Amino acid sequence: MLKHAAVDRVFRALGDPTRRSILERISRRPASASELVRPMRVTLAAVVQHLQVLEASGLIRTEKVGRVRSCRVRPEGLEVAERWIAQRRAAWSERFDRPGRILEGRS
Amino acid sequence: MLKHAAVDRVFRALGDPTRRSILERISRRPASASELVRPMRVTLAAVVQHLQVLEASGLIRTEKVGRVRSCRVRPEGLEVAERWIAQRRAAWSERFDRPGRILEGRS
DNA sequence: GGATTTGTCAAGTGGCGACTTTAGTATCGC
DNA sequence: GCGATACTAAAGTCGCCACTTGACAAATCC
Repeated sequence: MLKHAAVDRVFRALGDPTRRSILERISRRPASASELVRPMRVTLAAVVQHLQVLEASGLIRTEKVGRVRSCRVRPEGLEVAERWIAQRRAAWSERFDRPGRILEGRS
Repeated sequence: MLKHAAVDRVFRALGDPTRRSILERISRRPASASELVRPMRVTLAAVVQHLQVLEASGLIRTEKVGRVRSCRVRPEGLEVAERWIAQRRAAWSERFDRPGRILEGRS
């Protein structure tokens, strides 16, 4: 059923380049917050804030062991986005695939 | 190759609920700006601004005929998002599908 | 032609979001 | 224990973004 707010969080999360680059990084392999900062030119604090956004959106999962917080991708998180897109495609193609109905016109 | 800025524009565009509802509406059938305002509780000016964002991101195509600007979905626009997601999935599953390599560790 | 509909343009407002700095807390290595 | 590492929490700054208002332009309708 695709909850409005969930879709919102996911797409908003994906709308930031820093967050996407975090996702790109940890979809290859999990990483800690400080490992993630290294190649970037933002503060650790900024990265942690991004991690919070990503986790709230369901796109990543983090776990603190000892003093290090390790972050890994949550592949199911992307399904929210994928499903929304799939629904748009479905609605769009429905206009053409309907036998016995004319393209234009209502319904 | 998925240009950084293009991905940005698409996901940012999708990150707004009003814009998504515009997309949902016109993926069923094209509509004019004023038709789009009707069910919403924002100004026409706001809707037009959203349309500009959507068009700049490649998600819709608009065409002005007479005094009415009609908006239709541009299905290729979504491919940018789909490809980015697909690449994440690919990178993620690569960690497991690789025969002869151990899960953890570098490379 | 005159009123209405449909959209455009420009400017202003308010809030949120990305980021920083500063200060503090736990954990690890020696 | 001590220093360094790895975060956490709180506060402040700044710019952008969604939205409004108001004035204007151009089709369309009668």
